Parts: sequence; structure tokens; C-alpha cells
Amino acid sequence: MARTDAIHESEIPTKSRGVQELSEIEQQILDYMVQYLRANTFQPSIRDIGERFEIKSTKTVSEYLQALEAKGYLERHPSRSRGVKILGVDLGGDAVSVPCFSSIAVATSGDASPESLLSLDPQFGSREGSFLVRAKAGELGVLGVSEGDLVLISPIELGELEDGAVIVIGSSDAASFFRFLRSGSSFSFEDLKPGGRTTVSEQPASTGLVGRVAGFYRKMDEVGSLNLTPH
Amino acid sequence: MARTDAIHESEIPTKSRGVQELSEIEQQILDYMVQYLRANTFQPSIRDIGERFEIKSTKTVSEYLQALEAKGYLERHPSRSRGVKILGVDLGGDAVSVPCFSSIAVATSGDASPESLLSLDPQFGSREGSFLVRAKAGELGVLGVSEGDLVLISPIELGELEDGAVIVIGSSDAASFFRFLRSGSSFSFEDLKPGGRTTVSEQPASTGLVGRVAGFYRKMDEVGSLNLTPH
DNA sequence: CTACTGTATATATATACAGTAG
DNA sequence: CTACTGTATATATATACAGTAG
Repeated sequence: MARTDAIHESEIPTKSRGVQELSEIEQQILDYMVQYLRANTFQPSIRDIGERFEIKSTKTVSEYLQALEAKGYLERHPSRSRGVKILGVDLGGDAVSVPCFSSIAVATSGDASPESLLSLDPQFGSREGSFLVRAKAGELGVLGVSEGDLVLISPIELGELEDGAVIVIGSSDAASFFRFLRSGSSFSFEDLKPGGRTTVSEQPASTGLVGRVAGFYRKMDEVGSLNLTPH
Repeated sequence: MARTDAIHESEIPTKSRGVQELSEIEQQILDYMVQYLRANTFQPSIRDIGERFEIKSTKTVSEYLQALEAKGYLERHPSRSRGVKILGVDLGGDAVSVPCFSSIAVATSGDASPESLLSLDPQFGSREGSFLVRAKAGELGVLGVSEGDLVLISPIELGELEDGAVIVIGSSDAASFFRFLRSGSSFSFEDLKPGGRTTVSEQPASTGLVGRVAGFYRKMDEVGSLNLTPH
């Protein structure tokens, strides 16, 4: 029941202000398809859609689906029954569930429960095992990250790391940000703390690579969180 | 892919107390069906299942489904294609689906299809009707936004706007960013383009408020996208 | 009995064709 | 032109039938 509202309020983007217009009925059909899918675990047939909207010809419904496909909301396949691929719908399967911690120390300590749990589209760079930490003042200033920003850290293998990537190295009692520098077969790690120095290492086995900074998000809900001074 | 583990760990309850135990293959088939549904938004056909498990006769697969139905995990309907009702599965539905456009001009033009559709947790500030645009160089530099960042724009009413909020004002042919300034009962809009000026307005009816900048995300997958110069 | 193969068949379903109305 | 109706048709698909192997 809880979720019913959200579905009725059209979870598929209305593209608010004239953005990529769906007609009223196109939007309703798309919403119906998602609602039906969620409720039944299978899709409505074109006939089901027609019945719902009192459209008597399957051709007409098919044309609406064609319009939705042209506008990028669907992908169809000739003759696949109840088999439209609805794009941009989260069925709970591919979004990664990402815990959010108040600091990187807390996140890596191993025994803290997350501040919250968000679902993050993998397109943002999240993987299985990713987590978010709230940035402290100055912690990642060189990357344009401000205090309070949510920094996404995704697990990675040393072999996957590109030169220049920002990584987290830590143990259970301390963790911090480094820039990874690759020169030939040896690596070095530049401490990103103000005044931090470069450490050279060839044996990365025990360095405790937690992950790599995959991105960050700054939420601008309170004006106070805006950075009003140009820099 | 992301939650594949979770699925393989079998999200479908085994009905705890010896009640109707599933055989190994029955469990695998059920998991596959859910996994497939999540990935594609439509169900696998009996033939799809057969292919996956190298079972060559549709009859055999059908018998497994019959067994799953008898044990209370499914409800079937004669001859409904890709239309098994899978019981006890949560198909999600709380994340907001957000279209992503290459620029704010494209987003507000009304006839562009989105670059992609991402699902965004409402905790990031997304609402029904929100969308993402890729920032152009300098466009929102004062906020710390760099070229290529994904800027989240969420619909908002004028009455909800706080003093200092960054908003998008536009028509179908042009749109840009402004800072909203409230002084008593009158508003002013400071153009955020370099060298932009402040416009005072008391009649907001026709201003074309598209939405408010609710946040931005910077993905750091390529080193080139990192802002290496401190500012 | 279970666990299949392999073929045949009924049908649900998407699509195509031929129109009509405004 | 859009927004349909109504019929016909190809086909994807679920099911049934007839077996085989262990």
C-alpha cells in the first residue's frame, strides 16, 4: 500500500517543464505498464492496456508504444509477448544499495552502522561493496570536494587503477585519501592531506587499498551548504 | 549485475521450516526468473529458461514450473506468455527515475530524448519531474560545478524557494541559471552567466521557472575529468 | 517412479491491412 | 494529419502427446 501513491503520482518522469513531452495518455500508459508489472511480476499485453484505457484496437495501443519507444522510454522486440523493455525503471535489481557513513574513519572501522542506505544507479560508478562518506572540511579540497559532500568510494583492484586516481588506503583504525601514481612497475602514493608527502612502494600487498573515489555528490538543499565565494 | 550475489544467495524465501523444500534446480530456476525479470523488465519464456539450464524440452521446464507452483512459489495461467506470477518478490519502486540530458538547452527544448535514464534515490533531492543536465564549462563555476558534472534540477514552486537558491529559468528556446534573491515581497534574479546582471521582478507569473538546482554529481572515472588544479 | 527428448498443436499476442471520423 | 475501429495473420509461446533411459 505504501508504495501505491508513488506509482500513481507517476514515477516515470513527466519531464516537468516542457522537457521531452509525453502526451497525457502516453504518460498514463507508461505508468500503467510499470504499475501492472510491479503488481503482477509480468507485463500487461497490448490487449490489457487497451482494455484499461478503453481502446478497442490493438493497433492503436501498439502505436502508443511505438511513440514511447521513439521518445526513448521503451525498447520493443517484434512479437515478444508481454516483453517490452521499460527503460529507466528500477525493479530493485540493478541499483546498488550503498551505505552512507559520517566519515571515512567510521566507514572503514568495520563495526559502525551506516547513517543511511541509499540506492545508487551503477551509472554513477557504484559497484557491489561501494559506500558513501561525508567529506570533512579540506579533506579532498584539491578535487573540488567541499565539507558535507557525499564521496562515493568503490572497491577496486590495484591492477585496475589508473595513474592519478584518488584512492582510500586504510586499516581498521585509520584511513585517508591518496593519489595513486604509477611509474613503470612501481607505484607511489601521494598523501592528499595538506602537507602530506609522497610514499613510494613496490609491494602493494599489505597497503590496505580500500577503494577508489568514484565520484561525489553535493546536495544543495540548504543555502548554507552552497559555496557562495567564487574560488 | 550488481546485486547478482544477492540473487544467487536466493532472495526468494526457502519457506524456512521444511515447508515445501525446493530442489537445487527449482531454486536456481526461480532465482533465474527473478534475476531475468529485474534485468529486462519482462519475464523469460520457458524456452529462455531451458536455454539457460541446457534443458532442451520445453516440457521439462514446464514441469519444473508446475512443481514450483505446487509448492506455492508461483501462480501460472494457461497460455499466458512470459506471464508467471512470481510470489513473494519485491520489485522495488521507491527510487525516482530521472532523465539525463546533454545540456540545459536540450532538456528544456521539449523535443529531445534523454541521453539516459538513471534511477536516483529521493535522498539526493530528486522529485517527480526532476532531471539531470551535463554542465558546460563555466556555467555554474561559482558553485564549484565543473564541466561535465551532472546537475540535478528539481521542479519547485516559487513559494518554496529560499533566498539564495539557484534556479533555472527558461523558455522552450533558451534556459539558464539564476540565483533567486528575495527581499520582502519582491524577488530578483541574478544571472549567473559571467557578467550577468540582476533583474528585479515582482510578477513571477511568466518568468518560466523550470526548477531549482538540487545538487550535482561528479563522476571520476577518467583521470582527465579530475580537477587537478587547486582553486 | 524421475528426468528428460522431440514433435505437434492450440492459442495468446503483436503486427499488418483496410478502413472511418474529425 | 491524428486517433481511432475491426479483421486478418504470422509467430512466439505454453501445453499436450509419444516416447526413452535409468
